[in-house]
Amino acid sequence: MITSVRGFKDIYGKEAKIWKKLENIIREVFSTWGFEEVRLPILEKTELFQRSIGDTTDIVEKEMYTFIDKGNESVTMRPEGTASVIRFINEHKLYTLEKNLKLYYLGPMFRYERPQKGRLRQFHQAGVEFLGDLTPYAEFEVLSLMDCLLEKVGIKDRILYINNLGCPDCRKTYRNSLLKYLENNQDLCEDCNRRKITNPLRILDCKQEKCKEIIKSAPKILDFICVDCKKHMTKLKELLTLNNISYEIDPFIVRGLDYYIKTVFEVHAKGLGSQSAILAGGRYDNLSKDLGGYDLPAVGWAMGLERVVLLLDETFVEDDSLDFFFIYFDDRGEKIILPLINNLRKKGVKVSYDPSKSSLKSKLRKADKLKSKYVVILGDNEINNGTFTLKNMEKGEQFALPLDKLENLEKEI
RNA sequence: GUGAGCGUAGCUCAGUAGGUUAGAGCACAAGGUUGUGGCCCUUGUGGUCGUGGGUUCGAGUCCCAUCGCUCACCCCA
Repeated sequence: MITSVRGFKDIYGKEAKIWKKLENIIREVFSTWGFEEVRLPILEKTELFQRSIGDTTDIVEKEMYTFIDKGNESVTMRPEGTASVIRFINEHKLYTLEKNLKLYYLGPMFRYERPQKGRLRQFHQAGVEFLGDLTPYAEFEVLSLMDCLLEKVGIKDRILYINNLGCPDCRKTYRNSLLKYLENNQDLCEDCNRRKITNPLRILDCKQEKCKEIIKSAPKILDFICVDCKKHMTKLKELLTLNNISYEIDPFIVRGLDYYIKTVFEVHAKGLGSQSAILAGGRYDNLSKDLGGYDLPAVGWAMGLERVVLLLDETFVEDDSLDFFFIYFDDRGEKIILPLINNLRKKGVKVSYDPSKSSLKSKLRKADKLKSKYVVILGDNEINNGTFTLKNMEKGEQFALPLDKLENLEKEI
């Protein structure tokens, strides 16, 4: 038997209904906030991700679905959405200083990782990017949007963690100070020793106990950020507090994508096991320029839809039900019922029937299983009397009505 | 890439120190009322016990390999 590929999943039945509703809420809230959808390709040139996410990040080093296409070009199935958005803006020259761009995307992403709870190889993200604004109002805009969205979806048990990584200048100072501190500590894990050279800030994010211990008393980035960065953060905190959006400062949030500067944040939810981050993002003012495009400041975040779906329970969507189920037993009945069903469906009435030769009892059982509100019975007795039987399944009551009432059956309920 | 746990019916799982034709619940189907659903009762359909090899008179059960799934590490949404 041929099965689906590891880490790739079919979504169907009740779960598909949950996804549909979740996506509807997302689109509605995004649109309310003035964000417009952009539908981006799944395949991009590999270089786009190497240069944006960063060559030494895990995503680029070992998690990308990269292959050489028939034109001998290295292409990659997108592992995230932000790089594509920036590529898109520059390619179509959409940037103007007068106007902020507010874009959103929603779709599948691909990373070659070992699957586990809340982590698949094909997963789905909904993300927003707010471009062209250097001020903390940009962060506030996307974070208040986040808060409203998660509230509407019904994710109650959540915490917003915020940090500031500083601008490139103050980060350099901090980096040196951090390295100096770590020089005197030889007990770091293997990975962290490697990170000293590749990406020292990631050491702050290490989960090893001994590293955590060392990091506890390490210098804090927030003590090193420059006056501008500090002002930026203070203003953002002020805006969040003013609008009742609760948050915690977490000086250890680093993020695994290289393009972030200044503000970074993560939203964690309870009940997800170890993959508790449902949404994360930050500011990436230099990404566009670094990719050879406009100087375009930006803030954005992405939400992992699988993880959000895991938090939703059965009550998020209600069961489908039918308006009418039709029961007949012979050609005389069929000639009346089938054209009628067609007409009702054209009017948007949800109906079904069972053309098999099974018994009335069996057909009623089927109607019950399909949660039909009403059943129309057109058997020998009815046809001989020029009537049909309309049964209310919930109340268990039924009436005989003249056949011509079938024309506008939906008005009888 | 690393580690641990688990693979028995469509689903959730039992299966005792290896011992006849491998079980239950749910789901599905038929009947209990020659035309009335849900609840209940009866009956039925459905399994190469993940796959391959080994030990044994005999393997779902023990051993080895392999594949798959899950969770965790790592990393991330």
